[in-house]
Amino acid sequence: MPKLGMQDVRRRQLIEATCITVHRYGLGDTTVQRIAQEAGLSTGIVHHYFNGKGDLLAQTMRALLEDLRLDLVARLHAADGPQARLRAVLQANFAPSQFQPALVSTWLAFWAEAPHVPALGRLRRIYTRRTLANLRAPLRAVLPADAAVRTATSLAAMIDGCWLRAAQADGDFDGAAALACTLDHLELALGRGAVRRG
Amino acid sequence: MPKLGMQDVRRRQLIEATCITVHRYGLGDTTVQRIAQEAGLSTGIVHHYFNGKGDLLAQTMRALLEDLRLDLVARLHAADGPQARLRAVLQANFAPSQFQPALVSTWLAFWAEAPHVPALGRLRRIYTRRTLANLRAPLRAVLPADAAVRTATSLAAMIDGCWLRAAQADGDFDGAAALACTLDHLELALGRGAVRRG
Amino acid sequence: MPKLGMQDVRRRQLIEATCITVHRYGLGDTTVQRIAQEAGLSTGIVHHYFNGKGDLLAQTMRALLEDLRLDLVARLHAADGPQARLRAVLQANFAPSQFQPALVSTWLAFWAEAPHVPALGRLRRIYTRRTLANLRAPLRAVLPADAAVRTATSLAAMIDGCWLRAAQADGDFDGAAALACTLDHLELALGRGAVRRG
Amino acid sequence: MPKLGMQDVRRRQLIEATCITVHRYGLGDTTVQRIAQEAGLSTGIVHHYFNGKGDLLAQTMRALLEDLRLDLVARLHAADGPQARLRAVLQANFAPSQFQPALVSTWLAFWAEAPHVPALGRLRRIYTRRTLANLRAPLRAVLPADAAVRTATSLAAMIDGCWLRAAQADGDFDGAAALACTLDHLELALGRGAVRRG
DNA sequence: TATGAATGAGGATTCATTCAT
DNA sequence: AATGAATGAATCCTCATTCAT
Repeated sequence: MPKLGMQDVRRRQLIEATCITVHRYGLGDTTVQRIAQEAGLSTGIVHHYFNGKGDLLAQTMRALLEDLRLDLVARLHAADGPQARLRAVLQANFAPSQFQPALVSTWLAFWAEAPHVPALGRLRRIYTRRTLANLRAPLRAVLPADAAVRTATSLAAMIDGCWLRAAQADGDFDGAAALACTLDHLELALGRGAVRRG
Repeated sequence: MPKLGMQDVRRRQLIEATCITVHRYGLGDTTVQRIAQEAGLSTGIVHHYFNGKGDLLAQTMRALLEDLRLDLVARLHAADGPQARLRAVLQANFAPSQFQPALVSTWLAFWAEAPHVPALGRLRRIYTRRTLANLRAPLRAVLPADAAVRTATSLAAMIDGCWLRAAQADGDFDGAAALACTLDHLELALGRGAVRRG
Repeated sequence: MPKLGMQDVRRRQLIEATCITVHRYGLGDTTVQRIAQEAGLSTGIVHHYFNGKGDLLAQTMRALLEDLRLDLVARLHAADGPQARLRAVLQANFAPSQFQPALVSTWLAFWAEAPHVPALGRLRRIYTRRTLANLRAPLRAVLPADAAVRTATSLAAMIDGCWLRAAQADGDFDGAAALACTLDHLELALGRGAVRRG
Repeated sequence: MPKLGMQDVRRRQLIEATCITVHRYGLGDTTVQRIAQEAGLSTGIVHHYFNGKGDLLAQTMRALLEDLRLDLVARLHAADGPQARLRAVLQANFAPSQFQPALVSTWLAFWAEAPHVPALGRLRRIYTRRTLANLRAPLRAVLPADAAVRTATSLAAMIDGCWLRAAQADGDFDGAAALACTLDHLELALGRGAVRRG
């Protein structure tokens, strides 16, 4: 009787080890052996559960985005009204569960690689579109159409900029700071909308 | 006697070739041979003018930041008043000379590598501090102290986020879009300052 | 599960291949690839079992000295009395098992490298001290103190000189010749001791 | 008017630089550039005055042996009688002018390389034959034929062994020690001859 | 004569991947 | 399912040699 779900266990094990390894050594110095060692497994195992290193990396990025998505969906579900939904988007992005050094680091590494690796590029585009959509929808409820689009774009840019900044581990920019920064921008943008509406 | 003054010529040649190569293949697939080939030189020459690949990469990033700095200094020199200076900072960041695909791509690759390479990390910190300082100074002239600091931080994040976005080559985000996005945010922030002041 | 216990087999295989390669091409033209080829293995394997080429070379020298030591220990164990022990030292040095062209050649190459490679220098010093100690002890039993020391020194020098000579592959100097040469010197020195004692 | 003898000046300059470089870095880490730098010249110069690196090395060894030969010839010329000639051979080998660390080091490096480089092998054989001849001739005057041959061989071995030992820079074996060691052996051998003759 | 820039072959080493066990 | 030994292509780097100046 084979252990049930062993496949999933191993896959998660390796994906988590990948995040830690990328965070610690950088993507360029992330080797299959280091990942396996971090996971406490042998090097050969990676090819049992993934189609090679590239696949493992892509699956890792997919897992990161999926975790973010699940968190966001839960928050949106609990949010009432456009402003609450907007805050939910920002909170999901900078919640402690997502905004850990190892994850932010990995995220940046994948972003830099995305233009050169189709599989990563696809994931990146999905994320970008999703984020913009998640911002535009509630913004349209409270702002004129063009302002909604522009605000979604600038908020999205600021979100990514905060991740970028946080990935540098200067220690002066954590999730709380990022949330404050983006919420402040949101408030400003909504204020303008209110004025224009009023 | 061999040709004199080739040092600068070759170094610039190789640095430019590095940008193009990183843009085209990604940092992970940027090899000394590819750089040399792009420059129309032999592989050995790289070690004649730089202390190996790592040094060439660091010098390339330094050159990028230096070019940006020089452009910015020129614009600041011509700017009159705090608002003009703020616009100068944004314009320098998104001017066509700086905001080309190959350069943006390279910039992102270095940013992702910076946490793992001391030489790159130093350059990144210099840039970060400089950008914040260049934003804070004029902002302090038109906003209350705490608002100036917060606005500088959020503007800086948005600038980096725009670079990040542009590096993805989706073709829907160029320098003009980035400039519009950040100028819009600046206007909002200044508007608030004016209200509070008034 | 992969084969167990290959470590020792492979290490010996590579060390022996190193001796042959150094003998055939000289240390300067001994490449990892040639060693691997001689061993019938791939180049990568060397770094699997040794910490690079330098380590393999050092381990090879260590193995040579260890083999010599083991042979000597066995002979000393069987030797009865100072003169037998002295002969044992010489016989061990020039026994066919130690005094083969490939080994002598390798030995000389390492000796020349020893002043420039700490790991080899250490091994060389161990050998030198050991040889002197092994000669002095029995000599002290049959000669005055100062004569014992002087004789040990000159015998050691002659031993090394014989190796040096044999490494040249002129074909006119084999283990038997070396043994005769050094035994002759020993007899002379002992003769003097006897006279002086008498 | 070209400088007279510039050729010889440069050649000696480079040969001396070669000795120093080999002594300092070992033959394996002796590069044309290092030699040129030590000589205060450019790398290209080596190919003006020598047929490449190999030729420079061979010429360096030749120069070493030639210096030794000239010194020996002078001493033999001044020597009166077989015993004086024998002492002259030993003194020439261990005179301060020959027995310097840099020279001994270089000598050993060449010895190790000789079996693999025809040009060096030839020089080594010339030296070996010459030394044996220089020892045998006077020994034949004071010893029976077979003893003369055997003593020449063992003295030659001891001489080489002393060089080998001295090349290790343990600091406990200089020219004086080597001379004492070999003179002691000579005295012993001659003593036997005398006894047998008497 | 002399330089040192430039070349490119060859070296050690790394690493994703395969496969016998 | 799992291991880790083994491979060999690919990378960075060194260095003897050439050559325009």
